[in-house]
Amino acid sequence: MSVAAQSSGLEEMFGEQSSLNKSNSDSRHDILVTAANCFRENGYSATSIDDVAHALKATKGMIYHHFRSKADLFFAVYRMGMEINFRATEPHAKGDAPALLKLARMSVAHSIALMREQSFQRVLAQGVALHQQGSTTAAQRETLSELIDIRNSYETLFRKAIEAVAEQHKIKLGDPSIASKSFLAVLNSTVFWYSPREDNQHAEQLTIARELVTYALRGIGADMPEEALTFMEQDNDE
Amino acid sequence: MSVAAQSSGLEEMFGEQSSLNKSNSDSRHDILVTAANCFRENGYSATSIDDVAHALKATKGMIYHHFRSKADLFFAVYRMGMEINFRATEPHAKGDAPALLKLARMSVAHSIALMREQSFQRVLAQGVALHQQGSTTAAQRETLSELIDIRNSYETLFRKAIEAVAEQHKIKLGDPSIASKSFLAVLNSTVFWYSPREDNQHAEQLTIARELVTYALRGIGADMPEEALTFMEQDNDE
DNA sequence: TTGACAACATACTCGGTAGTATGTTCCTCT
DNA sequence: AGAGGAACATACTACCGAGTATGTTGTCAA
Repeated sequence: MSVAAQSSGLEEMFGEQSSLNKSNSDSRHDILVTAANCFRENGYSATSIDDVAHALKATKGMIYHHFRSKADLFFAVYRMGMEINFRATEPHAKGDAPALLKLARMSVAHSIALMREQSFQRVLAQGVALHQQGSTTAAQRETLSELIDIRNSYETLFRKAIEAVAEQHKIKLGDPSIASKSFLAVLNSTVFWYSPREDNQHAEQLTIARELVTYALRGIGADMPEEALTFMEQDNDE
Repeated sequence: MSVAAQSSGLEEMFGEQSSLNKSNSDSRHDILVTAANCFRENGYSATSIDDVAHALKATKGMIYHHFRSKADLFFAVYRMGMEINFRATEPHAKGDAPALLKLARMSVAHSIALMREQSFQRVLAQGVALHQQGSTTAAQRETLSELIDIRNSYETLFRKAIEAVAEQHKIKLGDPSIASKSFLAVLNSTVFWYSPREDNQHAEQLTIARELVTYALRGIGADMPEEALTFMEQDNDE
């Protein structure tokens, strides 16, 4: 991981034991990954705890040992999804690159993280849906609101970047809120139609990301800076 | 309804007794509307037939008298959602207006229909999700595939229009498939964040539609033709 | 008048599921 | 060594919800 610990406020947001930190508790992490897949494939309420347990070749008791309730498990998966996004995007938002290049890099990173971690991203969408419904208990409702806040602050990251570009390039945006929502809608659209092919995933994902970001940027009246793609080459995990 | 019966292939697609045809069976129509709301608020699997019945101030038996199963009900709602979209959009696709104006009008009409009939549109999104999962029986799977086909043919309507614009205005699209997916993603994004205000819905919706279509068109490198908005003024139901 | 059928309402079955209560195993610390 | 607890597995409860079976009411036709 190239952009490791630069103390960027992520710890405050997600707590000491990051979900990405596999060291402390392997099985908790395994549950999260498996649950994310189940939620993606069947949706929250159509997924039973037993389903997750079975996919893990474990039992219900094991899951309830790590999570208080099904909702709790869902929230944890949601958190991890958001954390993935932040870790991918935030470093680019903090650099001192020109506004347009910054936005483009954020977008590419976001787009690729989205395709790499499909399961978690789909859970995020369900989280919003769950929030619009009524979640049962008061505590759950509070937790959900907190999660939505995290999501909103993520969107704000993009909106700020977009407005910076608009200002610097003297573009008028109409309603900046709608512009940024459209912008993210384009980047997020892969959730609905992309599924990874075996062949050359990384190359394919880069191509798609390039197209999407080009489109999204043109939507706000800016042109894709080609340097935005060069940074992606080094950090391949596994 | 200004663009009534011009025999545009809709009858073949949705059968003789259109879901929009309230004459024959009022209660069936009522069920569809209520079910759409329930599905929107709680999602498919979290909505029970009893929920729908209760919202209708009727009983479970009444619903099962009109629909064989919960899945059947869902499919019917889905169909009606698609029909709403087709009826709103297809007339504009058939005119002999210039390509860009045609696309713009289709987009505005689609966008506004989306905001007016929120409940049904959210069901459409769930339909795609359900399709990606495994639906239980073979018959259901077949029906779902058929519905997805309808949806695809709707998307094709837009893709054709987009490609026509690209050709006529000598725009190069990169991957046309991704471009049209992004295009629709922008138009459809309201599903996730728009909820109607009491005040002046129609004006508000027009404003939003205008912003969205402007963004979407710029994404493919085209400019919003202002005449595209003028047609919307007459046909206000109720 | 009656009988047949549509349009529901009521009452019930039965499988699935969240959550709990209670083992069992193993590891660690003293 | 053994006491205690973490990390599970097993067994059970209680409820909910889809689907069904059967009752009731109105209506229309012969």
